[in-house]
Formats: sequence, structure tokens, C-alpha cells
Amino acid sequence: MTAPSIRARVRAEMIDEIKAIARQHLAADGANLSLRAVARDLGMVSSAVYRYFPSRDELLTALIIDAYDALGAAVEAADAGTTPDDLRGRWHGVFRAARRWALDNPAEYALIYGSPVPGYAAPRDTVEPAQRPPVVLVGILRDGFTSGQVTPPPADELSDPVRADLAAISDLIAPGLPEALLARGMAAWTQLFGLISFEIFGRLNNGLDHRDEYFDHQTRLMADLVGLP
Amino acid sequence: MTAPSIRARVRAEMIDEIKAIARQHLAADGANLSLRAVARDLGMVSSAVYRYFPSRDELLTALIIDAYDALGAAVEAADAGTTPDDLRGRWHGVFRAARRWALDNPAEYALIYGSPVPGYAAPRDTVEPAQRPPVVLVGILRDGFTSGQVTPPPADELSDPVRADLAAISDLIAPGLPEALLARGMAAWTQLFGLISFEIFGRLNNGLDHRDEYFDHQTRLMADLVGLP
DNA sequence: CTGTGTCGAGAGCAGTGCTCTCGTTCCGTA
DNA sequence: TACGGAACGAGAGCACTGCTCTCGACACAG
Repeated sequence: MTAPSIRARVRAEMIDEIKAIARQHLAADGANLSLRAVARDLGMVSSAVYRYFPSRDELLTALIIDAYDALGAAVEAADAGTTPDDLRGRWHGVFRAARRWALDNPAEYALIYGSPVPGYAAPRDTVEPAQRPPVVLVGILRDGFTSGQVTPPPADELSDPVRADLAAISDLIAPGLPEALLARGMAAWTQLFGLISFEIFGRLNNGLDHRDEYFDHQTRLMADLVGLP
Repeated sequence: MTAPSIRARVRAEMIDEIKAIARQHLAADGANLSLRAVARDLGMVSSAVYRYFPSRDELLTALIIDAYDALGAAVEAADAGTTPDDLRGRWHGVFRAARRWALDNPAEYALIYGSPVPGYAAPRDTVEPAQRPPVVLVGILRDGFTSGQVTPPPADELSDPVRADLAAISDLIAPGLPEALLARGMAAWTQLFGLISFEIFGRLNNGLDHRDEYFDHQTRLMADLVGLP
């Protein structure tokens, strides 16, 4: 890797600056991001932005990938910061880290987990970073299973076709994990997403004031569901 | 209620027609609904639509309320069509009805359960219809509790502040339901929302082909969680 | 029958994404 | 070191959007 030319470095800085301003607009105005407004804030004309992003959707895609990576990094860091054998500690740490990141970055959370933008199809680049949080979750389950701390549910609680589907998924993200346990892990992941979405999108504004404790309680229910000791 | 004048009846029909066309556009183009395009399809000019809806947001709000009511009606009809004592039958019926409606009306589902439109605050009119599906769910739990078929979880699995919050919610939508059972019902409701959202928003496009069975399995896990016999 | 209020059409304003053109500046290569 | 191509920013312009205002036509209540 040779030293990047001044132009390349300036270009990289420009891209970062555009994304930073765009993130601010996102937080202020929501998903209907105005490329012209971003350009104005940068002191340049809208057509100049097109030197860096071929379209508004491409800019949004870049922000989406960044958001996935930021959430994934936060979750992985939380998991890495706990003692590996303390499964419940890891579990709660991961759940809390995901919620914390979402509460700190609600606009970006809405961007990646809200309704997809109409004509917008998620590019291939987004599927890998999008899998990081659930992979961490099932990683805890796999550790528990291999160490014997977690007893998997009976395999026959799954119908054959579903078990086959889950076996394929298991091969990709958590080889060796029993399908019935993976199914419960996915239930927990679905629950985590639903809990955060309800809170971020204001569906808990009905007198549920102690949200930290409520979240922890639901996290505990899911820990029980997957069989953490 | 006197007979409505011709003008009033024509106006009501016009409102319905606008909403019908708008729903078509919603299904085709997603949430960025163009009022002008709707007007074009109706053979009139955009300013004429403003005689019926004061703004695009008001039109969207009307569609949102209709969507909430349609989903609520579908769920309630499913619950009413089963035998009251068969709690698990009712449970699965409600879950399936909600999913069915969402799969049949993905754009409207995204409208009410996707990321909220930026500057858009849900009007008061939407909170009551929005509560209909969860109310049906906890209704099953309350029936099971009062009939003795469902044994509530130990009350001390909840911290005091959360139990107080849940007691207030319980008073509103399911008086007499133990808080710990309500908490599990809300977990099930969160799970239902998450399951549908993952499927509608394409987050299950990873080899999970037998979605009906997968959905039923997760529904069963939630039935176990809330303690249905 | 007459005045009031509703209706639809049209023009217009400010904003949007995006394209194209035109000088200017940078930078690898000869 | 000089040059030619590439990258860059500015500006004009197109088609579109939500929304407002005005104006003529019609319906309806008194």
C-alpha cells in the first residue's frame, strides 16, 4: 500500500465529511434525507456531491453499512468485555449494548431496522454486517452448548422442514448448534429487535416508565427460554 | 341522523376513492406517497385533492387509521371464530391472522409498524385502534387466568417499579391480570411484531423457506412462555 | 330566485433528485 | 519539466414534489 496521493486523501476526508453531515440531517429530519441540504451545509453545490456518491440512495447505503457496523461493533465489544463462562452476564451485556446503541442513535437504528426505503433493495454489502448481532447471540448459545452449560431442547419440537432450514442456517453462522436451540436463539433475537423497535418508535409511551428494568426483565425471560443456567 | 345530502354523499365517496387509489400507490411505491400522482389517477388536479385532505400527512393518517382498524378487525375476527375454551387454538388463530393480514397488506403493515415518518407524530386517533391486537392477546391470557387454565408466573420475578408500571397498564386493558403474566403477554406481542417485521422486511431471506411452520413453531414457544395448557 | 359556500382547474412558489456543460486544478507519465 | 487526461466545483436546467391562491362554475338552503 503506497502512500495515498493528496487528492485521494482529500477525497476520503470529503466522503467522511459528507457522511457526517448526512448523519446529522438524518438525526434531525429522519429518513427523507435531502442531498441538496447536505451540500448546502458543506458550502458547495448539490452537483458537486455527485462526484462522491452517484446517487442519494448510494449515500444512504453507505450510512446503512456504517450503522450496521457500528451496532455490530458495539455488540461484539460488549460480548468481548465479559468473562466467557458467565453466559447470563454475556447475554445481558449483549442485549443492553444493542439497546444502548439504538437509544443513542435512533435515526440510524430506524434506517437499518425500520421499513425499507421503497424502491430500495439492500445491496450485498449489507447482509454480512447485518448478521453480526445475531451471530454474537447464537455464539453465546454455542459456547453454552459445547461447554455443557446449556441443554438443548428436544429436537422433535421442530417439524422436519423447519429443522432442515435451520440446519442450513446453523452451518453458516454456528456450526454444531442444535436446530431447536438455534430456533430459540432466533426467537430471542426477534424479541430483542422488537423490544428496541417498540421503545424507539414510541410504542411504549403508555405509562411504562421504568424501561431499563422492563428491558432487563424481558432479557431474562429470553435467557430462560434459551436455557441459560 | 337525517338523510345526507347528495353533496355530502358524493364527498364521502370521493374520500373513499382517494384513499383507495392512495392505497394502490402505497402498495406500488411504498411510503413516499405522491399526492399529485394520486390526483392524476383520479383524473383531477392536485389542488382539488386538498378539498378533501388538508395535507399529505392527513391523508397518510387516514390510511394509517384504516390500516390499524383492518388489522385489529382481522385479529378480533380470528379470535371470535374459535371456541373460547381452546386457548391454544385462539392463540394460534390470532398469531396467524395477524401474519396473514401483514403478508396480504405489506405496504400498510410497513406504514403502521415501520419507522415513523420523520416529522410525523401519531395523532390521538391512532392509539386506540393500535391497541386492538395486543388487547386481544392479553384477553386470551385473562380468560385463561380467570378460568384457572393458566397459572401466572411468580409475582416476584418482577421488580417493584416494573410491577407498578404494568399494574397501571393492566388496569387499562386487562383488569385483574397478574403483572408477571402481562409481562409475558407483552413479550409474546413483541415477538409477534418482530416475527412479522422480519418476514415482511425481508430479513428472513437467508434460506428459511418453510415460513408457515417456522412461524407456528415460534408461536408455540410463546404459548409455552405465557403458560397456555 | 338569490346569495353563500363548495368544488375543480390553473398558475405559481419553493423545494427536490439528477444531468449536462464549462472552466479550473491536480497529478501521473513521457 | 512539460503535457494531457482525469478529477473537481459551479451553474443552469429538467421533471417532479407539496402546497397556496385565485377564479369561474355549480349546488343548495333561505
